[in-house]
Amino acid sequence: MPEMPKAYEPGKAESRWYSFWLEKGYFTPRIDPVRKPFVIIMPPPNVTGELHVGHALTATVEDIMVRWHRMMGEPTLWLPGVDHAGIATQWVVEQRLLAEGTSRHALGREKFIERVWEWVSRCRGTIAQQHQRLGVSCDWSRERFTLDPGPCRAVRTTFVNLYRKGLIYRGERIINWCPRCQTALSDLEVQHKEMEGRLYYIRYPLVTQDGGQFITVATTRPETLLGDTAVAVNPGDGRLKHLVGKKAVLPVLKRVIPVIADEAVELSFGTGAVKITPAHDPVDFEVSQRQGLPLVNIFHPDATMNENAGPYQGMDRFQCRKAILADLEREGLLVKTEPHSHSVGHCDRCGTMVEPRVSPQWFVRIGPLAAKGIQAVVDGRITIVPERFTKVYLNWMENIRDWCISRQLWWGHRIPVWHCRKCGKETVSVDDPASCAHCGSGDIVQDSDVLDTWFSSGLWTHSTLGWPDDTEDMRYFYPTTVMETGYDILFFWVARMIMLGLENTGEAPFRWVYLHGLVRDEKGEKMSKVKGNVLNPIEAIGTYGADALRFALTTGSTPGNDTKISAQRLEAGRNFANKLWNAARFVIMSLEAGEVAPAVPLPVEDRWVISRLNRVADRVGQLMRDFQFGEAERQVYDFIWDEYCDWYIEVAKVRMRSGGPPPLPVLVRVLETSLRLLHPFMPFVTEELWQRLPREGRQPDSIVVAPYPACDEKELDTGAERVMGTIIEIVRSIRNIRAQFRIPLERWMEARIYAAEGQAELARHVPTIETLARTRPVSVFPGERREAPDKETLALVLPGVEVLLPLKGVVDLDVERKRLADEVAAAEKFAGSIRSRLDDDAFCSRAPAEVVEKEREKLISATERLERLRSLLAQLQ
RNA sequence: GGGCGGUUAGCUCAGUGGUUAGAGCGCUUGCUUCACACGCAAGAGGUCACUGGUUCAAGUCCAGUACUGCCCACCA
Repeated sequence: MPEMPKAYEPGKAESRWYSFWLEKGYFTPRIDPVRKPFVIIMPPPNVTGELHVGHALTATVEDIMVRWHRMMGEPTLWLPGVDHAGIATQWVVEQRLLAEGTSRHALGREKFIERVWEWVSRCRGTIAQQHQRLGVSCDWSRERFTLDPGPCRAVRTTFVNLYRKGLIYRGERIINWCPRCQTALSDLEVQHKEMEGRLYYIRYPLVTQDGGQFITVATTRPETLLGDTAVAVNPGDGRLKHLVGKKAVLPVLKRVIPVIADEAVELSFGTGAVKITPAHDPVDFEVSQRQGLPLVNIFHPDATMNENAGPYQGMDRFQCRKAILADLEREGLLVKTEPHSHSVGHCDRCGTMVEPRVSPQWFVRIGPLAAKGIQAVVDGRITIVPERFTKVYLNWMENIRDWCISRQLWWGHRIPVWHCRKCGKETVSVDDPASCAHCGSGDIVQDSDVLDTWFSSGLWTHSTLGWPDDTEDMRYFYPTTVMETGYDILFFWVARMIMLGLENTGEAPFRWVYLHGLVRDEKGEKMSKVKGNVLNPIEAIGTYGADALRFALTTGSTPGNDTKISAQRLEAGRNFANKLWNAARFVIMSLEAGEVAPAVPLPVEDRWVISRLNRVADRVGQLMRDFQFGEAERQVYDFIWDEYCDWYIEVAKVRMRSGGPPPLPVLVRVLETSLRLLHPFMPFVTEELWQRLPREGRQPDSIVVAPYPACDEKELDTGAERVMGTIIEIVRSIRNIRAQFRIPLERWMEARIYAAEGQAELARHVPTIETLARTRPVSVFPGERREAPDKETLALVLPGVEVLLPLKGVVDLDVERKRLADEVAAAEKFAGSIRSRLDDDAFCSRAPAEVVEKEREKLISATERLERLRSLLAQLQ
């Protein structure tokens, strides 16, 4: 074993042990038909660049679960992968082409796709490498990419099945269109932003015999009037309903359009009359469907005005608005404008203002799928953690609308539909067809659109395991156990996995959905490259170590809540790893010199630390089962630092120096168990230290596959906990006095301890108390205090114990009386509150017996201590 | 417009009905004590946002209020 430096050096340990784990193949589960596996399919990061700290959180939380289950002996599969991320990746590569002074159109579809593949292969490598730096224990032998042949076939199979069931259709519908990306977007891919705009009141002349009459509409988008095909009023509008059936003249274009009645019009907004632009507004589109109105598309795909825009043809939509407003003003048709704030859709990916537009697209008829997805959660086949997201999920599913799945992109899964040039019909097929299925013509051409990225992601739980084939993986690992991801993609991804998983396999794709929060900066703001507040996980690992990053991301956080990360938290993680390192260093160095025969019988502090260890193991197990990983981690932290390091090691030192019973076997045993408890959270430092500890021959050769500690009830020892508690109290109180009276460490104090019970145990700990409290000599007497305090002696009243400290020249009787009087007052208040509770019949009769009993015991000890405090105070008068 | 969070120590956050509310960081004081100054010891610091209710018992459950953040929604 190499030397142990004073500080833990994470870098070396991390690369060494990760390679070791890979070599040993621990992350590849062995299929064992008699055992139920634990399975997580990793949310595939997009191949758009490097991992960010959100990925690090995802990976850490999943690794905690996976390592825990693996240590519990379950066949554990964590399957990694990456997502082709159609629009996002295409955008990234387009930006790079732009920087090179070229474009995808200049390259052409085929060359462009080649360029994206080049980018992807580099990116995949980076992502895998970065995941490994974090210590993820996933099965790299099963890594998948959404465009791998298997997943591709899953996509096509799903499409074909849904198509044959009538659940996929193509139609001319209004969709969100990004003029920059030049593709349709689903409703989810549109970001709504509240914007300060204006409401324009425009007069449309009515066609009447005498002329000079108008109907005034209010609109935020005057330029779209070029596409108007009606003006609508509410059928119940007394002010305006006499106009229904009349004709209006569209300004500028002079097109004559009808005035119609439709329920969609609000009475209280604007003028009560609405211009209807069916091709460019979702509500207007629905009105047009109801009323049989024609559609007029006024935009090119890039949102410049097309031939239907008459004089404005060629302008972009913003120029057009200005021009139209000027023209309306000149014609006296612009009545007024007023400020108006409303929300405007923007492309989730590139931020361009979305243009609603009617165009032919492919849709999933989602209703029947959603109904099953709702049922699976309602009847408990799937449980969402934290629970509050259940309602969010159900609410969204209940109001879901058909999903537009076609994208006018080049990068992605081509839609498996071939159009026949001869008969015009569609051939839908998993394998590329040679001829039209209807007329047999060879003159067929594949649909040029690709599928929404989330269509393939939605199959991820089973496409990664071999579906649609009946593979061994599929049979054994499906359905999976936990889907762990951020709450921000509950709709995008989780809901669709549930629907498509149920549809394809008939089973819920996972038992649990665990949602984590977002990682924010120290000010609580979302991290973004623009703001420059991103924390690069790899840099953080370089500075603080992977375990420190994992600690900072997960400790003290709760499911579904956002977490903040800062240098301070990273430091806390690093400090903890270092603390553990040094505790182990002490144990290991002691082993080199020390004796390893166990003490018989075990001294009280040994039984105490073992008892506490078991309690922590018990509590941690419960918390892990409840997905409370942050709290579980904190429990282990507290035990190691406060109880093991600050007390047990210190007591052990005393024993080693004074030749007391050898503490080494317990020292080693508790450390070894603590390392196993901590391993899922901080895998590297625990493995590094575990490997350095002596092990009996039959243990596994890595902590990765060592058993996770469980509570052994036989080792719980409340008696030892009580005695050790008293010792800790005595030492603390004496140290307190020393600090309070500024007694230098060089000056030793005598201590006389009177113990009403447990005197024999305390007497055995005289050397411990002497060393830890810097007191000498310490004598322990049985029973009540038999000496009166004076101005030379200070008395401490503890539960069941009194400590007398002869302190010549430091005790000020007035100060001492005041101190005691304060203590008496506090003790009276405390005892009083318990007594009044016990005097309450309602409490005694209604509270559970053990709670009442606990209160009685508390009252007895509180009263007893109060009396001793009072008598002490009396003796000082 | 609807929904969901948050409000606990100076800061960032835990706290899963049981009564003297915790941690990390920061602060004060004292320590280079032979595992660790990335440390040790001692301490200060909280009407748990507010109002009402349920309960023997409320930081914890319920209702409302205020502030704050987020999500959803066809706000011409």
